Amino acid sequence: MPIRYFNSYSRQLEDFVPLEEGRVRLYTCGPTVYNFAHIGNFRAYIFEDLLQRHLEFRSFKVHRVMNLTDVDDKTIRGCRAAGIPLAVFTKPFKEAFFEDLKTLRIKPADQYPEATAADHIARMISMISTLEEKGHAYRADDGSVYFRIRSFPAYGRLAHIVLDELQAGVRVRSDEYEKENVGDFALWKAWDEADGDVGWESPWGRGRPGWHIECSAMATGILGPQLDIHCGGEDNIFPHHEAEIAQSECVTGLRFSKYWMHCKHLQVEGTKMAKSAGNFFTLRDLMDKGWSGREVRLALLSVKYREPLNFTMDGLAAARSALARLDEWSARLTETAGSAPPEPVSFPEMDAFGSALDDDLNISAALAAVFELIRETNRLLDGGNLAPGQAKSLADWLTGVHSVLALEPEAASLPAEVQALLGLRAQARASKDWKASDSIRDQIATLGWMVKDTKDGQKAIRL
RNA sequence: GGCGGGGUAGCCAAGUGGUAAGGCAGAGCUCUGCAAAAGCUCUAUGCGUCGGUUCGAUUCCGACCCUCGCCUCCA
Repeated sequence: MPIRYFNSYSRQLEDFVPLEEGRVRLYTCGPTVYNFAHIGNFRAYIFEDLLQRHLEFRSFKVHRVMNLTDVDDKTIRGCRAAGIPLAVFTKPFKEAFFEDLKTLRIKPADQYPEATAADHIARMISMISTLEEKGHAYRADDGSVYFRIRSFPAYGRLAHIVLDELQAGVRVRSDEYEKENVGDFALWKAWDEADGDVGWESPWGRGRPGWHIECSAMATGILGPQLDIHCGGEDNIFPHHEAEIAQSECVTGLRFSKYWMHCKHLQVEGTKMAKSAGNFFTLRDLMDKGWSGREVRLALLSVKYREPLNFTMDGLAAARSALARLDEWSARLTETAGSAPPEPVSFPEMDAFGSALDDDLNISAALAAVFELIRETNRLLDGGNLAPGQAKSLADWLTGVHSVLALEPEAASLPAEVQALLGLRAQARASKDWKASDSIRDQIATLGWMVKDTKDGQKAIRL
């Protein structure tokens, strides 16, 4: 069965066929580094991570680029308020972002271009010049350069917006009278006092790039004029991605991206996430509450990207329990397998996992396949009906699954102190000294490990 | 107002024109010195409401209700 993804552009499921066989050029819109990213941002990044890992699972070579927007209204406002240079203001947020990605086990992109890098600014200026030459851009009275949306007939096709129906919304500044059309967007913003010392010289004077041109310049600059897949959150569809298409295609004359994939927003406890509602979380907020990156990852991963996700504390707790079940199974397989060589096993769920993902990243169905297999093979293990070699094969399969899900347990080595106490406890138990046994168990618990007595002896698990 | 998602068991959530995956929670059982953990088993005559099409609809069509998102720099 071919891989199918839902293309936002056609609004249909389409077979995935990259421009170049076996290779995928993937561009994903990254964060604006004026603050710590919140879990809504991370839902998008985890979806993109799943996409990349799934493609790699299916043997594609993925070249992924994620941009960092480190100059815009908010970053400028932030650095001005703090009275520090822009780069100094954004640096800690960039660092925090990369830490968070690591915590959530999001595979690093191949490149993280920054909007303020000199070569990217140069490319943006060059693209804007080309647009101006071709009549797609014009300079307004305020010195800014705008994209003329009337010059690109396909404008609105991605978002399915009809130009004539575009009305001035509440967020359109009514004083932007210098634009030809209310929908024209800034390619280059002329410097004004609020920008402080943020600005670059250009053919249009000092100023800074518009948001949309950043992505067009960095995407085409690094990946070439045509991308296979461009991703982002659903809110990016309009105007951001619509603008990117217009700018890029007017410069290159080629279709910008073959596929567009957008993930839905999440809600928190059933309502829109908002600071004012008190249900706004950064990853750090959740870590402070004692949740692990792996738990947050599963909670954000477990719902299909095209469905709204209801993020709840119950959901995190459910993720924690589900992971415990998964870990237990994994440990059981490893133990049963011993050093046996793999032996063929065949369960329909093993293929179902990948097939579910092939079907537009149906993660819920993929996880269901994993858990069905867990129950089925646990039954066999309970009855002693799973050969070591078969367990080995299943463990190998699970390794492949984790190359996509990245939910394997943290490697935790047993501290020598706990190891020693376990030895003492084993002796106490051999002589049926239950009091000593229980007391040592409590002692081990204070070190953060839980002792389980199984038919095969003691086992310590990280609390 | 325009465009587009959702509404499936206590919670989260797949899915299909032929009679409901999976996870969590709950109950029972097994194992066990006790405990904990774990494992197994069970749990929706029902899929927002009302109509229609059909031998048969949760799945298709229509209307309505609720909810969420976008409508010019928010993932």
